[in-house]
Amino acid sequence: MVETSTQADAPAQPRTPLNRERILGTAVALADEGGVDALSMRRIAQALGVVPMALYKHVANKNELLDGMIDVVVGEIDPPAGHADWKTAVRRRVLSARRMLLRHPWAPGVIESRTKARATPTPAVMEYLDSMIGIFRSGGFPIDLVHHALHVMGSRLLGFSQELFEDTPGREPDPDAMPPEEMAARYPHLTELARAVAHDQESVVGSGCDDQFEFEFALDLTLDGLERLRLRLRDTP
Amino acid sequence: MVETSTQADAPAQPRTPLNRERILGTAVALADEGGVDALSMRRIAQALGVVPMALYKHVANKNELLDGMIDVVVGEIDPPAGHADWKTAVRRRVLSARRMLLRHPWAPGVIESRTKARATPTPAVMEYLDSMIGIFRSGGFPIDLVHHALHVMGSRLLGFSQELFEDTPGREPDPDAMPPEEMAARYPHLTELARAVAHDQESVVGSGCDDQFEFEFALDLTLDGLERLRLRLRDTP
DNA sequence: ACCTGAACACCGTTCAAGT
DNA sequence: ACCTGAACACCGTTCAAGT
Repeated sequence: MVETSTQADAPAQPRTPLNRERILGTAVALADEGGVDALSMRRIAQALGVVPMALYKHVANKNELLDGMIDVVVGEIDPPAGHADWKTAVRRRVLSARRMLLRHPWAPGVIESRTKARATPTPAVMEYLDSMIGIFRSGGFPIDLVHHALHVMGSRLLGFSQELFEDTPGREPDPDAMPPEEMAARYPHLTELARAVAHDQESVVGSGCDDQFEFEFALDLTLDGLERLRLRLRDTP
Repeated sequence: MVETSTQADAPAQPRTPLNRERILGTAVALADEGGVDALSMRRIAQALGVVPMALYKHVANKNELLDGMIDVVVGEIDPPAGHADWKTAVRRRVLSARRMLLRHPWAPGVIESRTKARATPTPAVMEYLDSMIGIFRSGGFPIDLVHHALHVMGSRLLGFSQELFEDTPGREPDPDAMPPEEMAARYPHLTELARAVAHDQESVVGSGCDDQFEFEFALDLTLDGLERLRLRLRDTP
């Protein structure tokens, strides 16, 4: 059933050599079709017509493969439109992210679980968030309000809701983590936000934000919006 | 916390007989400790000091066990406070749900994936949503606005964001599904909502709501709230 | 009629034998 | 030095042998 490069019924086999890109593309397609539960190293290999072990020369393990899949699909989100007002720009970008998530329904779950397992979101997610923060900043939002805004947007940003930058107390620093100066250069808006939040939280141990406060802030903004809507609808029926 | 039967050679006496409740309690505790990935039938059995196959007399399979775990933790959410205004009542209930989710971080993912796999959410989830709709209705929300409100609340209701009642076109009706009249008696508010939505969508095939419209409605309400906040902050610094 | 150990078909990954 | 088949330690669930 699994055709090897024998001369029998299969044509000349390695016309397209295996590489990371092809592996990720096949993995994304398989997850789109059958969900992430049906995705296995063995199945990817089978779809590519190679032996399972061949994958391990291009991806370290399955987790690293999932990280690569995340960056593939997040890379499909349209870049920000340069010259629109902040609300239009955010709206377009979020709707583009939603279209991506409709194509790849497995993505929110994978992004969430991988972000929880890693110390930091994957590079493409970082870039997406950084440019989203940039839109708010250009639109005149003070940095603290941008922080609230991200929590308010919540699951509408990437389809899930858990906090992306959660403090995990018992975690030793990653030996090959990105040095702070490179971080600041690559993700200037995220860095600015992180510094502002850390400053606000000076008294608290750790640099995480006050999740309870942010949750209630977003909840109350939502409830106030609904109350305003209810009153408007009642007064103008 | 989780007791293992220590001695293999000691004659095992069933001091506490196995039942569904004990199995679910142990499963929830194991998931709380090690996450849902570390949860296996074999491990639950080991924690209870029984052979894996013994579980299958009380739960049909692992999916049914996950459904039971959902109902256990959703049952931990405080019931609605009877005599508060709608905003206070919703706020309290959602904050109670959040406390539950902090105790059981695996719950959103399991609820979401099981709801997707089943035709309908589990009974406890149905009851939670029904009573939440009831709060809005008592607070003077027209039924259509309640529908929007649930979409706006989104992930804040149960920690995840995908639609709970998604149309899955190719699904044969469950033979032992609840009859409509029992449905209407058990979940009156949900039924009212479903009827209103179906009426609005008369022209469209299927009874699902317009997800794209609801997404944009919620997104715009959020963005408007943020803009109002920005202006207020700018004018009163 | 009941209980359960062995077995089946999977999985990610290691490892050493073969080239 | 490379490649890869076999093996390991898991998994959910079936099934038939033993009681």
